[in-house]
Amino acid sequence: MRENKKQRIVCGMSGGVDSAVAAHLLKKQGYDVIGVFMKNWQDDGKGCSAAEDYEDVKSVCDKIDIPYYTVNFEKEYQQRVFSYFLDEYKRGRTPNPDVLCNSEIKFAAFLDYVKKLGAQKLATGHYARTGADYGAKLIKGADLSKDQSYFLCMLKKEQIENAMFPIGEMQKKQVRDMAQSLGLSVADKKDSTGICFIGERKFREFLSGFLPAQPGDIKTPDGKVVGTHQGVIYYTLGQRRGLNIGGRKDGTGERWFVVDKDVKNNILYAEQGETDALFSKALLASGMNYINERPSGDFECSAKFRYRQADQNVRVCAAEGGERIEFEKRQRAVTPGQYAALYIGEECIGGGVIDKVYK
RNA sequence: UGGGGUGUAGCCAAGCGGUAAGGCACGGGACUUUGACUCCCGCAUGCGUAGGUUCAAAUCCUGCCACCCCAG
Repeated sequence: MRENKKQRIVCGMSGGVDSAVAAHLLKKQGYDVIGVFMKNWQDDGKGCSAAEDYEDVKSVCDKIDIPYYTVNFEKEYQQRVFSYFLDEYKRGRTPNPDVLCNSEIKFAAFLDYVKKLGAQKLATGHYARTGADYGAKLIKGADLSKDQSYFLCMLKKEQIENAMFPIGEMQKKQVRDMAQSLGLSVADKKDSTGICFIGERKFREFLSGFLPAQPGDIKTPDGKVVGTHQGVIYYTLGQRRGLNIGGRKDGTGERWFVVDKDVKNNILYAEQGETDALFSKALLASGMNYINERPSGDFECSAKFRYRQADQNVRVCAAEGGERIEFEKRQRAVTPGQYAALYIGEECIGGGVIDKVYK
């Protein structure tokens, strides 16, 4: 029997290397660690099956000798993430379900469950840092090429205070090496991609199963019809593939990209080459979240408009309906529905939903 | 049925007697916890069709077919 004075920590286990090593580190540090696997999506046999991931979780937990459970938040995921996801697509926007999944499921419904298990904190395998030297701040992962703070930018201070990111100081390679030396079966498992809990899908096909749409014209901004789309909502700004526009006599031979969407009239606008229409100079963010205090007045900081993007210098100004974020350099394909995460140095100070984009 | 022009992969398009460039699209892969972008690889035993000339033809010659333009 171990002394039960040890702090209890629940580690969210996905079946991947990162959470496996995170759990091991906690165990090694002397915590009373419990591994919990979340099942949030009823898969149809297509994407990678949750069953296989759970097998990996069992294998890992047995190996590092911690108890494990599984919980099901399908209903919550459906109500708090997926329905919003579909609503946004209906509006012609491009939502980011994974950011929402963190603030609404992992660090909300799941965190509540974790507390009920008598755990002090919830640990995950995110490449991010908090606690200890950082206090209630969200700091980028030490491995900047894997930094996942972007996905956590909408967490509230209370959520951050209840989080632990054990591998946040590590490089991805170190994580894999450690998994290897521990003899974990998932040491070489490929990183998962695609929507969290749902997995990689042929996107248009996947979406059309929930949101049928009608084909329509693809036009140039000046009104010339250059092709046919399968439904404007299936495309996102800056997208190239799937347009099916081949060489034309009046073309330049360059690639075509989506530059605008008109959901009401079912028209997709595309232009050839990296034109001005793809770039914007500012955006309006709504539903702003500041993990701690918002810097006062207008302020300068850096931002990311998508995961793994290099920091971009911006100026944040209070505006009607949210914050107006002006870019130092024009940005390519900033898209409504996505998130703008704000940073000051290594610290992610918060974020907001991109509501409007100014060209 | 008078004159002229054009027919090369799904599309655009090089080639002009020496054994099928390139781009776009598409497919696959890499990258990636959203959607995208990007990168890499693949993609015409055959050049409207049937013959002929030649050691050798998409390239020259002839017939036929199709489409386009101008004359009607």
